[in-house]
Amino acid sequence: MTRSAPVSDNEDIAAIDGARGVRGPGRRLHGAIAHKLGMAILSGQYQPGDTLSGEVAFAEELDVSRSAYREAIQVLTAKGLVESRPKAGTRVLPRTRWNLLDPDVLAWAFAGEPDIQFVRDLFELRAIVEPAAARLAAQRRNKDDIKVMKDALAAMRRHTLATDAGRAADRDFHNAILKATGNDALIVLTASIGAAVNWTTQYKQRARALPRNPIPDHVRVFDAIAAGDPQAASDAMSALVQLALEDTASAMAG
Amino acid sequence: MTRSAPVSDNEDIAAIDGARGVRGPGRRLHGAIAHKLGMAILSGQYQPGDTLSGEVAFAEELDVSRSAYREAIQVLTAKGLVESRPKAGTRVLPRTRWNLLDPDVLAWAFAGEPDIQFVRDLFELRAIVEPAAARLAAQRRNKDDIKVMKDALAAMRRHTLATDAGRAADRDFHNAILKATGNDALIVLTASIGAAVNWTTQYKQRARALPRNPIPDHVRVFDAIAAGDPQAASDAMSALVQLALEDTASAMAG
DNA sequence: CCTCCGATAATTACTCCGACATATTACAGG
DNA sequence: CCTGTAATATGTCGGAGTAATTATCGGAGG
Repeated sequence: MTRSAPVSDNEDIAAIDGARGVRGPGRRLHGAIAHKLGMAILSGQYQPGDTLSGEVAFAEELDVSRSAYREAIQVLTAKGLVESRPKAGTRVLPRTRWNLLDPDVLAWAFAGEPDIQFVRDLFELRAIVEPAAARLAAQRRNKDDIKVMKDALAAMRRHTLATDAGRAADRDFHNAILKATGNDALIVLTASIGAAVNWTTQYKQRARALPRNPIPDHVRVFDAIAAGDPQAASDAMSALVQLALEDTASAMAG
Repeated sequence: MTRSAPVSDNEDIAAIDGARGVRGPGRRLHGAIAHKLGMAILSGQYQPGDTLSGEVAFAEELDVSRSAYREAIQVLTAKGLVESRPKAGTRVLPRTRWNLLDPDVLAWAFAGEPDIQFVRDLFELRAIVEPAAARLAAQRRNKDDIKVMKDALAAMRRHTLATDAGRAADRDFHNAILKATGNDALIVLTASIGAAVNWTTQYKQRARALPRNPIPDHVRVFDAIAAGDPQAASDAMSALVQLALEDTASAMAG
């Protein structure tokens, strides 16, 4: 039981808790391990090129069976974070191989202190994709899409972005736009980005009271889409993303 | 009520071969299983909501151990294709939960007859992202980026898109543009899309001889980026994607 | 008699264990 | 420098036991 083993590299990982500590209901053990290791990699605790200690050793450190550990590794492998080879061990892959747009990977990236440069990259991508999505939505939206958007907007007004319900309404609004485009690839992509961006919203809140009322921006986007004006929708969404970027930037800088 | 009889749905999967048939070196068993099941799901053989037969049964059908089968399932779970719960079994998730931009998922989607609508969606996304990427590349490229692009262009000219080397050069060209943007999120995204789009290139080849010389389009993009003209780069790339779409559409229609 | 709710039971995935097989690297010998 | 051999870590296997969720059944209340 006494693990007086001299392993030093992974000690800190296991030290946090038994690895089964953060295991809520519906959360499997291997999922918790993957979560922990994923965050450790994304946070830079393990860097590309580093090789993890062997299966048996690491599994024992985490106090889990080898099966559970292996299944967790398969998850990380599926997301491009690590690669395992016989005799060579399990190594962290270079960043370019990581599926940075995977929802879980994004969540892990934003679990700790997110890399500022990566946040900028994400906003840049959002600034490219979302206006185009709004343009398509203005061309293709139907009555039902408009109704969902209107309801979400009303909910945003009722609660604010300071509440969970308000942020949920914000997500609903953007999701409705995506659904209106009818483009599955666009939906999957922007849903991930949106989720990631919403993590930053909490940052904004934490820094200080919301510096701006986001409702008018959203209303302009809605009006343009409802009116079926692609150019106006694109412009309005472009402005919205730009303002969100500025807010986030100032919050992170402060 | 109880399905005491062996589920016949999965029979065909195992029937193709022992599931270990397509297992080259460097390709683990669970990877092969994930590959096979992933293609089965993406091809619609298993539809959202369907529930796979139990671990023991399915693993025995595939003639593999439960460990290997489970690890494969973890991979699919990590990519959002399925979800396993005790007592409920393993079910295929709705399409909206799939990580359609995951490189493996894309590969599976294009392994069989790709869904035409999805190809259109992908091209639409590409038409949004790639011109924007070209615009950024024109603003941020350095000497080295230009050199790589020029070399790739020369290689494309030497070999044609009919050869593997030529297609590799095409990928290099586009990758160089992405790298020049310096945006990691953009790189990951478009690398996936580009790979998927290249599968369609083989379709074009299969249908008939390449109907158009793609070099001039690429040259225009290169010149604009090298000259540092964002608008021209965006326009040229936009035209390139548009032409590629038309070629692919006509090839798939014929 | 019907509806709703709670305790119970059955089924399924989840976890653990120990052994063996395989692939890859590293080293020694030619 | 090349080749063959040995060491080692991952890969695969089969079984046993645990935990969790769903479905069923029974009783209380309408």
